[in-house]
Amino acid sequence: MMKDFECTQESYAREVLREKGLKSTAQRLAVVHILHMSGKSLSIGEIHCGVKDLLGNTGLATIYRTLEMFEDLGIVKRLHFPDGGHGYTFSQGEHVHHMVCVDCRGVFDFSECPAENFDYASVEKQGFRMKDHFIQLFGQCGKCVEAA
Amino acid sequence: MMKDFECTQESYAREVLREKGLKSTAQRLAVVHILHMSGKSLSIGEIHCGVKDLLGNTGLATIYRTLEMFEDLGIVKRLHFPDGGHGYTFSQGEHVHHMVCVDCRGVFDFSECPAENFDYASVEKQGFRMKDHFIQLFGQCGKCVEAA
DNA sequence: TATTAAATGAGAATAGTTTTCAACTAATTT
DNA sequence: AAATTAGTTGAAAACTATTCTCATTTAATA
Repeated sequence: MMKDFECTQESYAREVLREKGLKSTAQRLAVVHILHMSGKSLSIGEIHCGVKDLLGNTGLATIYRTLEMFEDLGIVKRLHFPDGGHGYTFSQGEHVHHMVCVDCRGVFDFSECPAENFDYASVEKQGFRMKDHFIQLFGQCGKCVEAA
Repeated sequence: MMKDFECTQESYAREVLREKGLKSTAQRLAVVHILHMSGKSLSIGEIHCGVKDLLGNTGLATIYRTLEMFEDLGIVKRLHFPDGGHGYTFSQGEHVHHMVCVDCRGVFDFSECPAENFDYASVEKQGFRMKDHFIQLFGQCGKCVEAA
């Protein structure tokens, strides 16, 4: 389906889906494609529009279902904006953090974890069992700084 | 109006409101009271119920308005849960981070910032201008570990 | 190519949030 | 203490976001 020449991201998604016995549908690959191409985080609505541009009519429910599944599979990450909105960005399951431009919502990954050397002893002393952490940096990207 | 004996949190909120020329209504102080008493993060619905218990009928819109305002004023912080839900917790504007129990949604503050010693040079090299960061640790608190 | 389990689209249903506006109230002034 | 006034509230409507249902379609496999 879709295309003959696929980028690594699409192959990666195909592979993850196949391993779980899930289908690589045109809609799912289109979501990957759009997220990958955009270079920034996209809202549900933006993703929906993008998929419709690629495939013609596509149900919004499919986008919701796909993104939820992709998040579980580690194919996308959901970002939380200060205003309560959400953005989605492609991910290959690595432990990366995100620097988000609050103006254009561009996403810039960085793999060094700011909390890498943090001593969790004080936290764990209280019996707390750490599972995960979520770090997001907010600011303005170079372009938006200039434009302002 | 409300109570004769106020805790520091309520006085703090009164003060912040007064400075901005905003009114210290029973509804607003009730929100502070509930957040402070609960010792964990609360959802909008839980806060609404709590305020209704204290004051009798209270509009849900007021809760939304109050929390939005309080967030702007730094009186509450909004937490983002992995499932997309939100929780609110009292704050006095200090720079603290939160450890959140994914089971009971209890919130445990810690003032040491995990990212304190992180070198943002690589980020800033790309022209990114940092404004803020958001860090949240997820896990299970001692009680929920035992209960499981 | 036939089979089958998974996925989709459409729209209804539900949940979450914001807006509007007349009535009300905290804080200030007289 | 009463009058003033600007900010605030409740209620319902309006709007937005998300999930569900089910008949139809499709990817993967045999």
